[in-house]
Amino acid sequence: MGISKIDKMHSLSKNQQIIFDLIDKSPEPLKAYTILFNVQKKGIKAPLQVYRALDKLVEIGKIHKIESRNAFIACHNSSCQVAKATAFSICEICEKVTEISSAGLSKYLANFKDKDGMKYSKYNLEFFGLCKKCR
Amino acid sequence: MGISKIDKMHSLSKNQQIIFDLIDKSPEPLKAYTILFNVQKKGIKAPLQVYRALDKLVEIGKIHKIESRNAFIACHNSSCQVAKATAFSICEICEKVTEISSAGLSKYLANFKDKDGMKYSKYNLEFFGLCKKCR
DNA sequence: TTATAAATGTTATATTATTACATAGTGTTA
DNA sequence: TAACACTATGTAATAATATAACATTTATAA
Repeated sequence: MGISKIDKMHSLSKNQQIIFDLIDKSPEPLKAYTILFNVQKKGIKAPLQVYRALDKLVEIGKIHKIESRNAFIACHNSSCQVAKATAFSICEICEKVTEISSAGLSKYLANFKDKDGMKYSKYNLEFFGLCKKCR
Repeated sequence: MGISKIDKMHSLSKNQQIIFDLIDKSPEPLKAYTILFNVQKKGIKAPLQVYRALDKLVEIGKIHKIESRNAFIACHNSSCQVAKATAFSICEICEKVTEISSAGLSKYLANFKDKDGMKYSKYNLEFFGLCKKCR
């Protein structure tokens, strides 16, 4: 039995795998040039190689970009299902970032309509505050 | 009768006023270097002068940063009340950005608690989709 | 008025991201 | 398998975004 289409869709190329592994192991969001520095020993030498892999990984939902921090975190929300509906909490002291998985929240936002009755195909929500440790 | 304390709090310095006026008149979010280019005739010559004014304007809620676009928009939500609770819709084709003012949404998010029962002091939400024109 | 905080001016530099072009691998299908 | 389309890679250069460091000036409040 071969590789199913759905598996293929999620199979990563060499550079994508290297960069995903690094992000996935990291306890904190990683910035592009931090990633670059850390994968140079694996042969990835140029920013563009990193950004291309990051773009793809974001596109397929394996990672998310924390927009307010220009940093990337692995998806921990039933892997890849929510690339288009992301929510995070960010501690303003220690910078700890956690992906929020709340059925209520995602339902509320997925169904949110603006004044014109318009629904949206995608959203990103970033909450800020102090984490347990920092309070 | 002098300037009241609350007015003072919202009074802008020269550079802040120049930059706020530009952003406020603009129908679309402006990027820092677009702003710089447009205020050079008014004597603001360096990026840092722009960024300092932007930081302050964001802090006092006169403008908001659209994080996913690195661009700035004037607050149109009962001026400055919601610096810490922002929501926008962004058209992925024409890049039109609109500040969302929905009592329901802001109430829901202000009261949102995560799994640990934690509430947050601040949030930013960006919705993506196609605006009326672009559909 | 004098101390304090806020804002400004200026140069240099750090950080984040893309353009442009050439090459190589992968999957599909005729 | 050959031809094609598509995805990914490699490399150099550069564009776009943002901050550090230091000197000076202006505004505010005690």
